Amino acid sequence: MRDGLCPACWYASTDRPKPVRDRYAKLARLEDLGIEPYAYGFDRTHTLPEALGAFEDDGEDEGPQVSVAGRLLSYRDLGGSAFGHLGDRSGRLQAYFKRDLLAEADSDLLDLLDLGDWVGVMGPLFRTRTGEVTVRAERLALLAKTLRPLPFGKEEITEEGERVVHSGFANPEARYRQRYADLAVNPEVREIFEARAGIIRELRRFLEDRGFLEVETPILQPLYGGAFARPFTTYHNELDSTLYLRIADELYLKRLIVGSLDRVYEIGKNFRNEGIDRTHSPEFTMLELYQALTDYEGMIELAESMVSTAIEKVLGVTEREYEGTLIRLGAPWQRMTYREALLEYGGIDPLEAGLEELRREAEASGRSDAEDLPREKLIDVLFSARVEPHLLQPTIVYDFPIEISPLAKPKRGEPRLAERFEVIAGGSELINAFSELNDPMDQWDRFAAQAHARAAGDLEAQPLDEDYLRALEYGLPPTGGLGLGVDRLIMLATGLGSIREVTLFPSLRADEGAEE
RNA sequence: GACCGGGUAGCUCAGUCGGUAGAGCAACGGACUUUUAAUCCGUAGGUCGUGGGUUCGAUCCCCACCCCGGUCACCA
Repeated sequence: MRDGLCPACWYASTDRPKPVRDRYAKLARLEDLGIEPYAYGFDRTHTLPEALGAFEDDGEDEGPQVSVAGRLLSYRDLGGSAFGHLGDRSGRLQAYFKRDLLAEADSDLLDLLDLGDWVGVMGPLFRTRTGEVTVRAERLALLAKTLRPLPFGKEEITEEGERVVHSGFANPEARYRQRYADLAVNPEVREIFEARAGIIRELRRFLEDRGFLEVETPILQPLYGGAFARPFTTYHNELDSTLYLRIADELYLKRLIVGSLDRVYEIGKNFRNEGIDRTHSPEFTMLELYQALTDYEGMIELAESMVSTAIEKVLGVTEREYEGTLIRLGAPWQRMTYREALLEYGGIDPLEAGLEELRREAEASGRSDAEDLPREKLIDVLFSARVEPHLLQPTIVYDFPIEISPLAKPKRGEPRLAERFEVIAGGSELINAFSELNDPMDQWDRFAAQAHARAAGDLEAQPLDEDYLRALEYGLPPTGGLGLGVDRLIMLATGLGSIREVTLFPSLRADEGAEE
């Protein structure tokens, strides 16, 4: 550990890797030259892409004077001169360093630069013999010295114009644990998160345009609800009480509809204390929205429109190859009932199948505890195992069994079903929506059924929320509600098959004692 | 949680039928004033994930554990 009495023992320790020690040695040489390795700022006139754009091909050899900054991504020393590339958030620009043109101090600094260093370069733009727009350095500034080598690969632009990186930074564990290095070195990773931000921005814009109010509801909750999942549990010392990290926003947002905030949405993290895999993260981003005076049909229209609009605005298209299939996210999406889906892909009729048949089928699908599961759970298991993996194109599966939809209104004319739909895309659930149950007595009965299931050992059954029932007694207007898994939407939009790739700092086990 | 694969230099990897390890890139020294995977010459760099065991000897074989990836289970 870091010893406060002897920090030098840490940062200059002789058992650190040689490339690190070399760079610390350069600090001393910089000090001899009177060069401050960590600047306070820099007056930039152009970002790197702006500088590229500022060079006009008007036959003149020389473009405008610019002042640019970035990381040194590459360096080719030719003795009396050198070429290198600077990189910033969204681009790169070549710099040409000619000793004759530099002051002695800047020339000395050039000798002490390393890949990864943040530098500022001032000078005119010009076009090299090979045609690349380049800044000719007249002055050079060190903005931040890199003391640890960034894992740059070597970049090659093939004759076809393809960008190929040799020996890059590819180890997934290292990339996730050191996302800062991943982002610094892999521009395509930065693009993922630019796209992510863009899509979330467009989702917000869409909802704002439709009159939705963005709200924030509690993450620390005395009772959890709104989904079937096991929660994280924590404790508030002063209140002397157990609190749960929310598994969904639902019950709070619907309280707001009761409060006459008739269109609300929230984008935020939910937390579920369950397994981690390609499509599941213990903390993930959810968009939930509720709109008064509409129902699940209204939510279908909204979902199709919102998703295709946001994706189209950010990507320019609504299609993306995902796991080897071209996924078309543009509206309209195909529709089938829950029953049709189970019949077609699972060979099961959820309304007619007997308990024994369902148990047999669930066991055949690898569920070892089928003997202990109630009918509705078996059906749900079979839906997940047999239907979802087949639904690659966005598919609206509607009219769910009422037993697994405790917060949804019964379907008009068919009380065994709920007015609920899910959108399955890329083989996993993207959206869940329903006509919100607004009958307080019915809701009480549904909570009671959940309590029963809980008593029977179902850890995911929802606890009874008396305050929520009180709110319903004040009157929840007819309401449509929808939840969208934002991370999964980003996965589909970027074509990346792992939720970790679209999460800046994905959940990983603590890696204690693994320094260096 | 189960099974499979992996963990070797800063990065990407190879390798040792058991005799304490190599390459490319990065680094360091040198040459080169329009290069772009620059090139050329040279040098250095490793507790082979951790802990045990077997053995004269283990990075390699065995056991346990840790971490990552994949598949399954779990996850409306």
